[in-house]
Amino acid sequence: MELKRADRIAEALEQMIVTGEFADGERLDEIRLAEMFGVSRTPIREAFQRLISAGLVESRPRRGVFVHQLSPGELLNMFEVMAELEAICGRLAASRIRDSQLEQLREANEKCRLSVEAGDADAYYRDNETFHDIIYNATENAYLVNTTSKLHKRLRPFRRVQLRFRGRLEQSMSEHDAIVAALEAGDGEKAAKVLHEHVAVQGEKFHRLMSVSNAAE
Amino acid sequence: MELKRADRIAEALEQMIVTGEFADGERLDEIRLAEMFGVSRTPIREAFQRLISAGLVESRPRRGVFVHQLSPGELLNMFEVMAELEAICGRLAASRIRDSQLEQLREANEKCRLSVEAGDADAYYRDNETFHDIIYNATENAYLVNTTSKLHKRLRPFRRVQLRFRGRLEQSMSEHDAIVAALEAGDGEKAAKVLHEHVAVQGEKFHRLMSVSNAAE
DNA sequence: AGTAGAGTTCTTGTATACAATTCCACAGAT
DNA sequence: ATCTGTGGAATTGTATACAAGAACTCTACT
Repeated sequence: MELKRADRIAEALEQMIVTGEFADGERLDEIRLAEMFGVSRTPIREAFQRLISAGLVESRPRRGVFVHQLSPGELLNMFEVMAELEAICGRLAASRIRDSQLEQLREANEKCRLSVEAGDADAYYRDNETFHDIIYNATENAYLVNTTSKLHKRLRPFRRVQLRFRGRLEQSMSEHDAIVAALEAGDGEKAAKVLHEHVAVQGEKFHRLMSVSNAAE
Repeated sequence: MELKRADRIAEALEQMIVTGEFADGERLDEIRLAEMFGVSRTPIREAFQRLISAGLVESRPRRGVFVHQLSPGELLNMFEVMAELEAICGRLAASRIRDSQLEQLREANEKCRLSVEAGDADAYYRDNETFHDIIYNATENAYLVNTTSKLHKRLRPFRRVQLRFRGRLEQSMSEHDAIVAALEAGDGEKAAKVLHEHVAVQGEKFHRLMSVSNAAE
């Protein structure tokens, strides 16, 4: 399945929006972007549709599309939903996970541990993603995997920040151990509880960070 | 916010797909549809993007878009997620719902009761939607409301079928009463449990119906 | 000076023209 | 008879041309 031109453009624009290259409410100029990417307006407009459905921009008819940067309130909402989704995944995974997946999970967790011991936040970040992906997939519910992964991806840039809190890596690691234990024991409620906490604390840390930096301005 | 031509076309196509006017895997012919709607290919292609992101069709590059009818397995997955989302809404709503919203909820519930007593499944269906919408909104989490509403809408055609089971209306009604009671008491866990069951049973009934009708073919 | 209004300019939405790739049929070879 | 390859037809993807609506400016009037 090859990519279309419009796909690459959509990805590029998404990256630019997420990295804050555009301010909130800024209008995306079709002609300017078309020149920038060396294409006509058509692929640009197609890419816009993608961004609209991803919630990264808003379209006002006959006005144009405007970037929509997430407000602290929206982020809090999304982290709240993320925590619930992770909890659901944990509950379902506990009763459906296969031995082979449990093995993969333990491996991923050990990789995380090594990254923590090395103090490598970036590596931990990557290994942490595979850890959670394994749990998602263990739910045997493709729709849930898709929903959860999409939100996970959207929150990625904000999740990253809070890993820099002092001691957060170690705390996160011990939560991981509790998650693995709950899944091994087939204890869905426990897995749900720990995973919920695991994500909710990220949202809280992030929110704290936001209010501090806002207050500083 | 006026509608574009492409918006109306997307809605029309969505309706046609949902009502089974197109078979699973059927290719949507841009030119034929353009003629049918009396427009050029451009708005059709724009509408396609909408359908793609809604998961109603799949795009294979340089091949076209193909309708994706939900399989029983996918529906089961979606009902499972729907049950969880409703449970979350219930849990959050229990601690956040305002008195005015509780009052609206009781009103909506009484309307449901009247519809049941009148044996009017269609009216019940509508009143049931407002009942659930009130709960969604009581979560004070716009992102959750959006997510839940979208899935609710997608499952609408399938939800409707199972209301025709004998005694389902009355059972559904007594579940509603339990939900209202839990929310009045501020008991989040109870509300979550009842709502989860309320939706899960719909999925089961629907699934039973599907396997029966499949076996009959 | 400020505001309302008309005309111009700019931008979006749609149609059409063109390019590039895939599909299909038919012919020839093994 | 089946398979492979080539050529044409059809279809998607992209560019450009055109239409319609929004924003802006400049003027005239209170």
